[in-house]
Amino acid sequence: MASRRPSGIALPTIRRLPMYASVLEQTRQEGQDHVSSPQIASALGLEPIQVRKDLAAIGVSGQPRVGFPVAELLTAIERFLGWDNLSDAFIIGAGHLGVALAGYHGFSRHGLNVVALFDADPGKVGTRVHGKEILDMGRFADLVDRLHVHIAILTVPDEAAAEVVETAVAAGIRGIWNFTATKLVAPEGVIVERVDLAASLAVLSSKLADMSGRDRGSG
Amino acid sequence: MASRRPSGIALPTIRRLPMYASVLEQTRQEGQDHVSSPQIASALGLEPIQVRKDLAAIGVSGQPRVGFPVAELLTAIERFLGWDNLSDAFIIGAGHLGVALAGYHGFSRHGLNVVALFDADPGKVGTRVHGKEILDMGRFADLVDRLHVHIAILTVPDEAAAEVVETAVAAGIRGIWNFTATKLVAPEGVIVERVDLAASLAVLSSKLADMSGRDRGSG
DNA sequence: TAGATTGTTAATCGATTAACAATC
DNA sequence: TAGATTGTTAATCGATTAACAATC
Repeated sequence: MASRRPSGIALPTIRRLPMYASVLEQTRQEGQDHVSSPQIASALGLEPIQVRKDLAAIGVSGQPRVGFPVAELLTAIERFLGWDNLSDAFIIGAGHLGVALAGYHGFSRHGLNVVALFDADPGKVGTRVHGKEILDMGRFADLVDRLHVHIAILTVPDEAAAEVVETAVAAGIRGIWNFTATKLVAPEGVIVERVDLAASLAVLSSKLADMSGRDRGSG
Repeated sequence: MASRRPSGIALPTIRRLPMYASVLEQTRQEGQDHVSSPQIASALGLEPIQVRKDLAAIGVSGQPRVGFPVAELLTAIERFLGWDNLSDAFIIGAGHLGVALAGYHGFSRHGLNVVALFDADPGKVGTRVHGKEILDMGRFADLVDRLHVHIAILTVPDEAAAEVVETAVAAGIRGIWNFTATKLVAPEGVIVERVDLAASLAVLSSKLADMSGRDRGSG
């Protein structure tokens, strides 16, 4: 049903790329100019063969006995993930989560530049957090257009999510990073990527329950 | 390498359970007492057969022509995910993200009760956020023991993560919900579940790049 | 050279999807 | 009854892992 990945790289591989980048930065800092797949694998708890497959996918090859060139690999990953040039983004929803994300400096190293926050609450509008202005949601469409922003980070209350998405899409937003608990519907051509806390918590709870003997307490 | 899931339910299924719960709550609110797999599937953009497989996994069966019993299904999912009895948790790191999570009321519906926050910054210790106290990290081990808390939510700066995990594990924490960008090492028997924002952002960026023609701009 | 590591080709594994008889 | 839906059994699909020749 989902169309084949145009980039030809599998999503599981793409999700692992930031981990490789992190290990490679460490490696570089240690002054190593090459690193082997067993080294990377052990640092991340993966199998060497999986590392080799992933690195092959982004088009960097290694040398037998020597490993992979650290700098070249890092550049290739950063380039692939778009970390080498910043994309502007608006945060919609200046609640605690929105403010937290606005203050996260790590995003700039990941190609994301938060330009401003938007909120519907007049009490918040006009104030600043982390040096960024909180603007009235009424001005969103205009500013998306004038500043050519393509990415929205959604941190509004769940009930507001559906309506806000409509506004965002109508304004020309092409990618939505969805932090709400709501499954969003978006038209063809608009990418929605969700950070699903409930799913993550479900995995944690389930593993904990398995660990301590699921349901031991009751019955 | 990973041991077989003791609960016998595949992780992808577990990750979808909260979505089913959400749809079922809606359905119940609409007064329907049964719901079919095609109904659920269309609400979530899944295939009916996948819904049936998932629901079979948690042990609820439906009726041909009628569908699945909404209330029973909801109860089964909530029970499986532990939403029916609260587990206490400590948040470690009272920065913006920690405070944001402390203020998220949805967790209580997901079986998680945030008892308090911990921070190493004396300027924060003693204050309250969302009605919850911020305590000195020095008191962590003692309070884990006295209050029998088993879950820690990790929202410290990345550099601090490794050390804090050691402290937490030594104190008796059994499950860590890791919001840092750090891959954590924990001993056998301690569950670490990571909310990997970098991976999620990588997927969004990559899909956006595919959409607009990867690398069209340069070269 | 000897031997560690790469990269290719094949095998395995697990999840998703399809087909269809059973059922109400 | 007619027909929508379930649940089982089989097929497909994609990702991970294994085996091993090639290489430096």
